[in-house]
Amino acid sequence: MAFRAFYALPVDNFATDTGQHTNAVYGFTTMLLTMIRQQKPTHVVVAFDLDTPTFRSEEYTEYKAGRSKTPEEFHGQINLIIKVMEAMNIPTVSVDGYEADDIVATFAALAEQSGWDTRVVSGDRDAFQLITDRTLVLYPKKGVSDIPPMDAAAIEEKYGVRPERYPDLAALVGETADNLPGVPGVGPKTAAKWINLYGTVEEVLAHAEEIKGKAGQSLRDHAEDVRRNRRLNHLLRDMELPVSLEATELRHPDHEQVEELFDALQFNTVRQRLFDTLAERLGGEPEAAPVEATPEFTVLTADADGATGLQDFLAQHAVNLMGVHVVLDGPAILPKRKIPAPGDYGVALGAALVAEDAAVYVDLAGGPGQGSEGTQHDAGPGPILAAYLAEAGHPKAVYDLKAVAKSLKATGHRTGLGQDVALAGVVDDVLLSAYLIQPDRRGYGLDALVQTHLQSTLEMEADPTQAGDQLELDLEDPGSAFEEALVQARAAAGVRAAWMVRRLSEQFQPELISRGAQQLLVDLEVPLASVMVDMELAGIAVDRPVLDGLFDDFTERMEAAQESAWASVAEANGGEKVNLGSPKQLQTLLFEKLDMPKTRKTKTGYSTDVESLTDLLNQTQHPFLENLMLHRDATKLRQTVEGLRDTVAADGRIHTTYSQTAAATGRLSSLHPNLQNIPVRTEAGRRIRDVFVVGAGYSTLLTADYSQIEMRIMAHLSEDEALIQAFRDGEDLHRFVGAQVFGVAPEDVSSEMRAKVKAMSYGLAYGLSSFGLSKQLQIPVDEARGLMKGYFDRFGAVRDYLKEVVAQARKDGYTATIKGRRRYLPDLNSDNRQLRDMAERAALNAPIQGSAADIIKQAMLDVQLALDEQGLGTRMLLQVHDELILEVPDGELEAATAVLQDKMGHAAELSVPLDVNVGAGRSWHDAAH
DNA sequence: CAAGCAACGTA
DNA sequence: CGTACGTTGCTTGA
Repeated sequence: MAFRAFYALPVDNFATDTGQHTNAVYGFTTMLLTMIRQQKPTHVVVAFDLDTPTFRSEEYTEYKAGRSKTPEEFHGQINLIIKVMEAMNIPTVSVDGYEADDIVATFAALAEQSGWDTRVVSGDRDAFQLITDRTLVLYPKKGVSDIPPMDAAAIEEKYGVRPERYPDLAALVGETADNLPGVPGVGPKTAAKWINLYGTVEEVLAHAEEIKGKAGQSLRDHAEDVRRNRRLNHLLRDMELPVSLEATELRHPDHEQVEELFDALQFNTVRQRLFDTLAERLGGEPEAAPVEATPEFTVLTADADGATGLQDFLAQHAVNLMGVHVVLDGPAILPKRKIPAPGDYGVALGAALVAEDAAVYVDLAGGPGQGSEGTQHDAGPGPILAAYLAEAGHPKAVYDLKAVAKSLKATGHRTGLGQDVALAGVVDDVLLSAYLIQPDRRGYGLDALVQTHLQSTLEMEADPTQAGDQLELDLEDPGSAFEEALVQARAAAGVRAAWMVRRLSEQFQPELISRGAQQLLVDLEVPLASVMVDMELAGIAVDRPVLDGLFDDFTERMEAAQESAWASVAEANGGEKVNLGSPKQLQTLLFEKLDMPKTRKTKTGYSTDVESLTDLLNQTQHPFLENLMLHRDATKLRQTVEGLRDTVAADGRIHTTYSQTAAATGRLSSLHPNLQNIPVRTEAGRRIRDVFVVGAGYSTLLTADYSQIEMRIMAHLSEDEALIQAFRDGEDLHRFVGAQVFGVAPEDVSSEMRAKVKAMSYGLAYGLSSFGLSKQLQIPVDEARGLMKGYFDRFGAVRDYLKEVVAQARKDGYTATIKGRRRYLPDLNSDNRQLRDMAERAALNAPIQGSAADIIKQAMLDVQLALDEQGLGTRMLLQVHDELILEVPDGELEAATAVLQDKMGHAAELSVPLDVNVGAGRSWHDAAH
């Protein structure tokens, strides 16, 4: 059926963007769903052939020989179908030495014995022998959409024999698909006549002498072929099966698994059909998984009564691992806005503490008499809780330390916890440990982690909306009852979260230890989260008037370019004003109306990116292209400026949020706004860097960046003597490499040679091909190949290292950085070439980019520590992968510079020095120059 | 109206 | 047919 689907659906229309073809998967899945909808089965099982020899091929080596090779595009699709079946909870069966048809036949026999009705869906006519009153065969006529049920009458009408005699007929006629030649000159009509005359094929052979003419002679000549055919087309009906009939009962699908798999397959419509079909068959929603119990808990209010309770609880449990969940009244209740404005940090409403078998919830917000205006709490659990949270000796597991610490710090005065709420003793942040274990997930929401790692749910109610309805009803009640219900609901949710956090931590710890990532968590990522809290809260000052001026300037440029662009095609376009931001309208204009040569193909047409436009400009000299590119530049800059303007907080500063779990290599990423992609390469772009300025109370910005850190890591990891020596001698790396590759003296390396070598050196760390290098440098492929050969001839250890890193990753399944940060790359063993190649390039890059990330993260910790120890007021503001930006008060420039040089320069022990450039200035732009 | 796509900024 | 990201506006399709 998978093959049928493969040939029925155009393979080109079904592929993921990684190049995995999916037409057979799609066809098979939709066919199965149609069957379930039409036939309404109670039980479903799917059988697969294996690639291994069967008893049929053992007996007859020519069995199924001469079949054309499985098409490349079919590869991997069977495995995907099996995954779909797993996600649907439909058992799949294959048995070594047997064919899928034998398995199906045996199931049909078992079902028959149990008095069940059965439908066999098969593209193999041999299945007709299974037909009885209770068992019908669904045999596809055309593709997989037209599959009429065949009963005994249908077989008789079509072939002229009863279904149980069909294999006799097939034995006489032969089966081309199985490479089973029949009796020459005997077709279905003759065969049916004989069978109806004599009974079985054996009887026909026994009476062979009686049959006259050419056909009779032919039968006698090929009697052995016929007997063999009959033996081979007989389906086994008494196999030992690994799955019982009862176990094939149709069940609800594994929702998560289906979502994940169909995301990967990029099936979007079929997903809903699947859920609908199964819900329709099985009636309503899947029975909710038994919701795991959460320990009983006490709600402690923020008064003296609560203090005793908390003290008792802590006396008993504080020394053991505690799941701590601070319930934040955060962005969730803000008006529907994607990005919480700076200052909207969630207010801590309460804290749930869960020990092994006991739990408390400390209410920090509500409670009678406290009011909800955010007034200060009196002494009560406040100081006790604060002391517990700040005690480094009391081990805690939390979720998202950065968010919690940030909120406590920003809003501490409203929680009754005092101005300075420290959170210490955090031995695990399950957000971070989940990331270290699986750095390439999409989301790390606590609910998702509970789902994947604990196979449970965070939500206690089967239907989360019900809890809300309940509360709304209570709104009718007098205030205090409502408040109480609210606190109870919050407490229950908080305790459950804290419980899950604790369980996740218990599960993650051994895993981290076994892969040697414990240090990475405790000594690097967790402390880094606290450092980032201060960076995010600090933000960076911007010169608002200059920012506004830039916006106006870029707007003018944009409008001017737009007018010129429109004017330059007014004739060709009949005065129509194309939307210059619409690739689709641009395509119509460029390739249809102006009939320009076609560029690179994209999914939706022809590319209009800068590279393509530059090519077109060289070929056509059309002024529109120039104006279009000017417009692109101006709008991009304008957008960047606008985005920055929108995020300036009331304090006149921009507070980015770093994500510590976004990049699979270990890097940070920056959000809302992204301050890691502020322009720098063009003059206009650098003007934007000039609006990031030193803030009030500070005298200068200071930037420090690593020079060529990735190449240094490459030198270290590859142990290439020549490269290492170059770095030790403090050579201009690209000049040095250029001299080696081109065989000239370093001073004779032209700027052109240097540029080529620089592109190549960096490209190598990303898995650049000679094709890619030739395109990038606009040189012939042969020349690019020559360059690379020259490089590897001189730096052989680099080549060996790059080879080795992929080989090792293929063996281990993962790559590792200098600090042991792993990235798993299962696609290294994919049989899809595109996926495999992508995984190989990722394997080349991950140790290098990831080690650089390790190093700067370590440097950030060391810098912070040194600043603290020296009592300096200098503070870190931003990190841009290999660069730190700090703000320095009067009189600290020298000391801060020394700290950066020292701590960044010694963040790792490599076989080459880490070179750090430091600069100071009033703006980011000035500091970097 | 959300999701996908093309485009483009950084290291 | 070099890696890693985030944001944007337009288009598409549910």
